[in-house]
Amino acid sequence: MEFTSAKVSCPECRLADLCLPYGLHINEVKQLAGIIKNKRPLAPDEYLYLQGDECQSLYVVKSGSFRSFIAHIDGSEQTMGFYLPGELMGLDSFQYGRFTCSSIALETGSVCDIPLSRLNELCSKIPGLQIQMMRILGKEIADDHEKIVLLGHRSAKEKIVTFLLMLSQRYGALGFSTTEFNLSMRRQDIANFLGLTIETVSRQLAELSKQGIITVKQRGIQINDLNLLKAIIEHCATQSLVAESVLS
Amino acid sequence: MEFTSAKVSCPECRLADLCLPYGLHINEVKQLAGIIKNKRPLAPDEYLYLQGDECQSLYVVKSGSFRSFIAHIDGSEQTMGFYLPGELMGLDSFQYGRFTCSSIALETGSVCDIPLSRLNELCSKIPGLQIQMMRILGKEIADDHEKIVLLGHRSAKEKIVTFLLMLSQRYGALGFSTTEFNLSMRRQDIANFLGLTIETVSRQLAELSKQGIITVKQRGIQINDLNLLKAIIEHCATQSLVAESVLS
DNA sequence: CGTAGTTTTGATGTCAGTCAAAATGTGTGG
DNA sequence: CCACACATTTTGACTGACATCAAAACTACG
Repeated sequence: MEFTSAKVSCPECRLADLCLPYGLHINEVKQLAGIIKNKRPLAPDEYLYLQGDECQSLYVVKSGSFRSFIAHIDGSEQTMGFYLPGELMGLDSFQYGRFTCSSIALETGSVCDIPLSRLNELCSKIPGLQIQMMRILGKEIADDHEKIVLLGHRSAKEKIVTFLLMLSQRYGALGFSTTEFNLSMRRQDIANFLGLTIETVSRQLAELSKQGIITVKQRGIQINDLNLLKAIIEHCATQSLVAESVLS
Repeated sequence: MEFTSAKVSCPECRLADLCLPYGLHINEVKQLAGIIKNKRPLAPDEYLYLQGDECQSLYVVKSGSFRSFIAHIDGSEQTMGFYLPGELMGLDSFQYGRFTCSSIALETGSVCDIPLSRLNELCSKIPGLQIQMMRILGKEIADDHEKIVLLGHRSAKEKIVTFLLMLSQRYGALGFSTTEFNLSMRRQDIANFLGLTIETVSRQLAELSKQGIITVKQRGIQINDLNLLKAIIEHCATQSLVAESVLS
């Protein structure tokens, strides 16, 4: 997914508001841009980093998309997440300073390389950056909790629908269509991510397609009725802010 | 679970090394202790905080144990985690400043109340505390990833065994027996946490018991053969540091 | 004791996994 | 541009693990 040139720096980057610079003053953004190293483009199936590697940098997707996964000694693997432009990779390494996942490019792409040592320096100089880091870590945790709920308590159909809606929403945030997009991952990756088999993914997509709710053309997805799709998982919505009145 | 008096302050607290003060100098620990408010004990089934509430403090379990969960509009809920002494609750709120889970006491317990505003001040003064916060957030993320793998790719038996081993390990870290402990949560909570039904939990425990690997007496669990238990899930171990030699 | 809550046990049903093969797509070299 | 090989996706038939439904056994607490 092409979005912004590999050479663009933070102050001019269209992704800035979705990324680390959000909420910073322009001169602070410039300081941040000063520590960022642009990496040469990655080819499809090229590793960005390997599970177990020492983490010296965080990476933000600039263009393309990535898949992170954990490998097990028996050869099996679990896909932990997909990353679109503006999203930060490597936060899983903060506990011991080593990546707990591997990250691999799903298509040709590029990333911003943010050296951790210099990011830490900058965080102690710029309070707003510190706060933004905390927010991003909080978002990572909240997103992971959503995945836990998804995997623990949803049917195959609900998993697929949630997956499509998650992508739709993220593409929308990037300014793309929320109803028409191409999947950059294989069915196998989707299945593994959702704790399903490829056959089940295929069948569920076929069924949604037969009902006319979506149109599937290989990797191409078109959502014909967004509300109908949301209705399938509406009962899953969290109680959130209505909680007070119910529980107290 | 009784561990340390509700009134003990950080420098004297037996949990210090498992908690925020880890790695700090003694005078830094004293500063930290200065901002902590001790809360009155909580009764079983008493809420510590509610999903949607504004998060003004983080909480560390001092004694007892807690369960966090997300409620859905259809009345169902998902248990997100269990918290033992020394463990930090509330990190899920960092994105928007509101709790995404509710937290409830499983038994009589007490917590340390750490006001966020004062913690932030202290973090900018004490670099080591800042680093420790990052490590704790990293651990939260890594732990959540483990849960994602557990829920996405494990059989009922593997889920139960992993659950028991996780508890065993955490009790061990607290200085308690790794082979004999009481579950503070109901079967329903375990089932919900693991994405299973109580009947399945009951049957799996019964089977492990029949095989002589564990002994179950209501809430009391005794692990008779820790290695046999670990063997059931050994193939799940992550490749981790051997990854380099395999993949490169 | 007696009632309510929790856990266990048993019988049956179903959703998603497994196995197998066909269909479709993708890339490479002639 | 086509032909062939290989990878990916779809479809179908069958199986099995876990859920569901139902009832009994156990525990706790007034």
